[in-house]
Amino acid sequence: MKKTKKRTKQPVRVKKGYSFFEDVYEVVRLIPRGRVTSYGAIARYLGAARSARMVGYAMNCSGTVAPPVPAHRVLNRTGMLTGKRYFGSNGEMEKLLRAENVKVRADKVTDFDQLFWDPFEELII
DNA sequence: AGCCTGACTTTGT
DNA sequence: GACAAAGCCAGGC
Repeated sequence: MKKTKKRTKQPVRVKKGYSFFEDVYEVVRLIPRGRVTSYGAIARYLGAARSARMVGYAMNCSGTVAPPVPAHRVLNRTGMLTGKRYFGSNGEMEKLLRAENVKVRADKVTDFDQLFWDPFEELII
C-alpha cells in the first residue's frame, strides 16, 4: 500500500464516549505474548498514520486504564525501548520483555524484525 | 483561542 | 549509517 493520498484528514473511528486512546489500548491488548510492534504500525492500523506520537502519548496514560495494557510490547520503529523510563523503575520494561523470551540488548530488541507483529497481517477484525 | 510538550516517523544531508 | 529538521496531532495550561 502506498500513500497515494497526500493528506487525508479523516478521523477513523469517531465514536462518542471513546477516544483515540481507547482504540490504541484495544489494539495493544491484542498483541500476542512474546511479540512486539511499533507505534507507527498501530497508528496506521487505526487510520491515523501520522499520529504515531499520539500512540506513544496514549501509552503514557496506559497505566490509568483497565485492564492493563502491555505497553512494553510497543516500541518505536527501530525496536528501541524508548518508553522504558516511563515504567517507573529503570529496567522494568526490559525485564517484562525478557520474561516473554524477547531478547533485549542495549535497549533494543535484537530480533525485532522477526517478532514484529503487524496488525494488518496478523490481526483480523 | 493560542502555545507548548511529546513513549514517533520520514526525509534530507 | 548517523544526525538534524520538519511534520504530525491530542492534551494540558
